[in-house]
Amino acid sequence: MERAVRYSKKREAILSVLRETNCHPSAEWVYQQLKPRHPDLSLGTVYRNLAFFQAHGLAQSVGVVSGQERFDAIVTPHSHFICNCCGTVLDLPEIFPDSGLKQSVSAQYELAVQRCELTFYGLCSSCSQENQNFKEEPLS
Amino acid sequence: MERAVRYSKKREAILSVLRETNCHPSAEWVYQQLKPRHPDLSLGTVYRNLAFFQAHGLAQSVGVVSGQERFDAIVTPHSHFICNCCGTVLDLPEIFPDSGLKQSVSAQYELAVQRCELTFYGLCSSCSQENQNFKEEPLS
DNA sequence: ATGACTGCAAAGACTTTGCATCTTT
DNA sequence: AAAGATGCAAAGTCTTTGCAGTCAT
Repeated sequence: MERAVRYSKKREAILSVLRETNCHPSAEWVYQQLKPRHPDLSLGTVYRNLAFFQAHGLAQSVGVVSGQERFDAIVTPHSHFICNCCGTVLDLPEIFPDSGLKQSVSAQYELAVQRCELTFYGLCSSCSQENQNFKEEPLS
Repeated sequence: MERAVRYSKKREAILSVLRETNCHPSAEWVYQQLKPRHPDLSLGTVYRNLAFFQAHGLAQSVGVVSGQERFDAIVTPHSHFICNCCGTVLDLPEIFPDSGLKQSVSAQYELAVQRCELTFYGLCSSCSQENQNFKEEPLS
C-alpha cells in the first residue's frame, strides 16, 4: 500500500532552494534561506522534507561536514571535494570513479553495491591562500 | 611550541581496541569494549583520544553512519563498503581510486587535495539475504 | 471528510567541554 | 612541582518526534 503524496507549497519551496544552489546546503541553511519569504516555516519541516526527497530519489546526502548533514539535488553520478578548513563542498562534474569498480566490488566481495561515492578532501583555493598568509605572517 | 605528549594507560588501551578490530567502531563501541577491564573509563576520554589519534595520524574517520562517527586505525589508502541496512563498514583492501584522479582534480580545479575517499554503499551479504526473505515471505 | 502536511516545542542522540583530581615526567 | 590526562556531569549541537491544527484532494 503506497502512501499518497500531496502537493505542498513548503515542500516545493524547499526543493527549489535545494535545486537552485550549488553549495550542498545543510537543513539549517535551507531554513534560513526560506525564512524571509516563509516566516512560518519550521525547521522540522525542512528535515522532514529532506528525508522525503531522499526517499523519493529527488536528493541525496553528501555526508556530514562539521557535524551537519549536507544535501545535493543532483542525483546523477559525480564526485565531490570537501574543504577541511571551511567546509565548502564542491561538485567535480568531470571526475568519476572507474566505472568498472562497482562491478568489481560486487563480484569480489559478494556485496550488493548500490552506489559509489568518490570524495576528495583538502583545502579550497581560498583557504589555501589564507594558509599561505599564515605562514608568511604568523599570529604576532 | 609543541604541546608535550605523555603516556597514558587508557590511551594505549583505546588505541589497541581500535587496532585489533576491523569493525570500524564508533566511540561508544570502543567504550563498551573497554568498560569491563577499565570500569573507571569515561566516554569523554574515548572521544578525546579518538580526536588525538586523528590529529596525530594514528587513525582516521570513515564518516558518520546512522548518526555515529566511525573510526579506522588503518590510515593507508583503501576503500570502504557501508551497508545501508545494518551499518556494517567493511574494508576493500584491493580497491583503489585511480591514482591519477587526485592529481587530475588538483590540476583541473585549483584545489589542494590532501586525501581521497572511495566508498561503496549497498547491502552486505547478510542483509541482502534477509531482504530476499522479505520478498519471499512478506510480513503477513 | 479524509488523511497528508505543518508548526511548535519537547525529547533524543551524539559529542564537546569545564573543572577538580589524578598521573606522568 | 609542572603540566598533561582523566572522570564526571553539564552543556552544546544537530536531528527526530508527538500532537494538535491546517491544507490538499
